[in-house]
Amino acid sequence: MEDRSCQVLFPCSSSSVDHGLSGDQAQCAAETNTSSEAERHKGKKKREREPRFAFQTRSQVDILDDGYRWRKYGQKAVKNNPFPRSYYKCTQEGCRVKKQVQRLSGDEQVVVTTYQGVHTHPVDKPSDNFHHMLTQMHIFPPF
DNA sequence: CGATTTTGACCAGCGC
DNA sequence: GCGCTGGTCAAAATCG
Repeated sequence: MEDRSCQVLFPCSSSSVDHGLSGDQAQCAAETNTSSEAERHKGKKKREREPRFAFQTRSQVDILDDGYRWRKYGQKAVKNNPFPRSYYKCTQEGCRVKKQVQRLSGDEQVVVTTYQGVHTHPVDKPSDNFHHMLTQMHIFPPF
């Protein structure tokens, strides 16, 4: 299904690209965005800081099979990106993990996958090195 | 028949 | 206050 040539370029690090990668940068910026969050930390519902993990892979298919079941719940086109961004949700009951997938503008071979939340259940499909790689890369930045 | 995808509309947050 | 962008939901359509 998916290519095994999925190589991680870099985790959610500081993107130095201003134009063309506004989407990716926006994701990272949202995590470090403290101005609005710190301002609203009182009164309303507190926004739980769900860990975000973004990485890029080189694959010909948008949907990377990580062993989990995902249900697509939306698709929006981002600015400066000819390719639309897809929104997926884990179908596991109780597992409110979300995932976003989008391609890089200009480089359709590069797919940016952003995971939001943590899986509380094991993989539904074993024997998958991809998931193993993800688990190994479970990074939770101190935001 | 059920689960999932698809597309449009709606809403919220931020910038100006 | 309005407009823009991004994110989510919902109903219909489609696939298996």
